[in-house]
Amino acid sequence: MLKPDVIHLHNMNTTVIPDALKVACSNCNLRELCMPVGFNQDDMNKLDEVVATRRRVKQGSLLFSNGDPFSSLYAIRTGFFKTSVSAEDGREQVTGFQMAGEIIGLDGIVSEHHSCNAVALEDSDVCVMPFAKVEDLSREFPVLQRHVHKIMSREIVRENSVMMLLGNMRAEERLAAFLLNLVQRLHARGFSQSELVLRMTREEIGSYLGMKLETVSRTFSKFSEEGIIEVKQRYVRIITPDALKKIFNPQTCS
Amino acid sequence: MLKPDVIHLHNMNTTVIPDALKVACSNCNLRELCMPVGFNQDDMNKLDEVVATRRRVKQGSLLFSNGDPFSSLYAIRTGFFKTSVSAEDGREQVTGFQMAGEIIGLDGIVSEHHSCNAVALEDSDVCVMPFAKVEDLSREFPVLQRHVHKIMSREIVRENSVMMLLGNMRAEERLAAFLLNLVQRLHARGFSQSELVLRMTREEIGSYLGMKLETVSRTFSKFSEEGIIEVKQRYVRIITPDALKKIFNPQTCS
DNA sequence: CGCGCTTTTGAGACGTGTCAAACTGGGTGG
DNA sequence: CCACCCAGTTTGACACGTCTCAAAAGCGCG
Repeated sequence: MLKPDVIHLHNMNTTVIPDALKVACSNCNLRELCMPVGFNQDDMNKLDEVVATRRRVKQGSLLFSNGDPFSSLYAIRTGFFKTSVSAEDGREQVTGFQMAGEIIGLDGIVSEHHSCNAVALEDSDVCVMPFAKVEDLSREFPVLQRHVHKIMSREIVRENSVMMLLGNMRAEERLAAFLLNLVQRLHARGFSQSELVLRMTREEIGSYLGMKLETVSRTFSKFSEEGIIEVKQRYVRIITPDALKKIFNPQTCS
Repeated sequence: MLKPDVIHLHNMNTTVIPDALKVACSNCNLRELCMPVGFNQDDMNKLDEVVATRRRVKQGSLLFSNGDPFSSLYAIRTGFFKTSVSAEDGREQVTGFQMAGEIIGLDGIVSEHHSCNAVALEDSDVCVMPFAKVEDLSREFPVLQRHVHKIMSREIVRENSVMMLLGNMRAEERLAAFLLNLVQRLHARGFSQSELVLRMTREEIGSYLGMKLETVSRTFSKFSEEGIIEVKQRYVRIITPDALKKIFNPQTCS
């Protein structure tokens, strides 16, 4: 009953969700996160067309990968992803971690092929938004058009600050910034602003922050010894947020 | 005769160019670089509306800076820019170098304010494209809409590879990649693929590549001693491009 | 319950940063 | 027109942070 005619895409870990299970944007509780505001009900109903299907992605499996033809953007409904690029010699760079309400796949627009990999770090559920449809509706609804532009601009600005992290900051500053960013985003989604469970390994954190997994671990331990955080494997509790902010930004936080 | 009623904006180094000097996109020789292809003449004439004005930016002066209200994108007609972000404590990270035909200002869309600084590294000339007009015409011309999306996506992809550089590569690899990227872009604009004159200082290169100016200088010297390049201050000649490619990517290039 | 992946911790190596000094070249003013 | 000045560059010696290699411990999954 729950899986009547599930169509298999790409691999066994990614399945299309049948119509009966589809949830419209108009009453999705993530709406304010991934959809523009200022629509009346009629508009919203038309906008629901953007989301053609939903797709489940099992932990550890790929939503898309480098070289895949680009067709859609993906809005994360539930779950957690990492995106990464890889050099020809196999070195991998994590370019971001994405959670519910965030959009992935923008990298594919320019060349019609994805240039990065998106891996689910936990069982996830995404809304598939065919980009052709996004563009069609963007022409009809200026507020959607503006929304799409803002999402792309936000990604550019985010990457600018990652460049600042990677180019100018030391290990402690990077990890402090990383933790603060993560809890801030989780808090915006209704989670605690002091506790979190990391969905990624030390190695993935290190790849994102441009440091080795051992250095990530050591820096966690250092913060822990200083009483700034409590760490137990993937679980992290931020005891003194101000201390973290001070490490991240020595200037402002007194 | 050449400056009848020049209006001063922002500061004395940035001037609006009078109508008489305006050059339409339709016969701009950079068209294939910053405008979409596949337009008929009528469309092109309408598209010329995008470029409201042009603006001169003197070497060393700002086109826009962090916090400025966002209103327009800028297409570089002539000249050379750097963009950078700065932390509260004053540390600066160069986020890119832009040359003729490239678009800057995308960072401002998301918050209606610019989040980075754009400085001319030589006397430059940009086309001012009010973003509201870009959006209006994008709704009318799908090919322009697609073009705008591709420009933003391209920037995201570029920043992904900078993250790879900063996160995973050593000084020599970074500088090799930087030089190869620069000559490749210059060559696409009709310049030599082996000679170039750097428009930026060692410090600015270092900021972009996440290394100190002394390390940049030493790495230049090392390449020079190895006979890979010839360096004389800002002038660089690439003697053995393959050696550079091999440094950048140990794997592929035999 | 045990295997394997992840994490932690240690010791030493190495690359890049830091500080300092000398050199170069272009621009400016006498 | 030359000398000076200064920003930018080069080079050296040393310090320091992070990486590398290694081993042990912790935890989750089958």
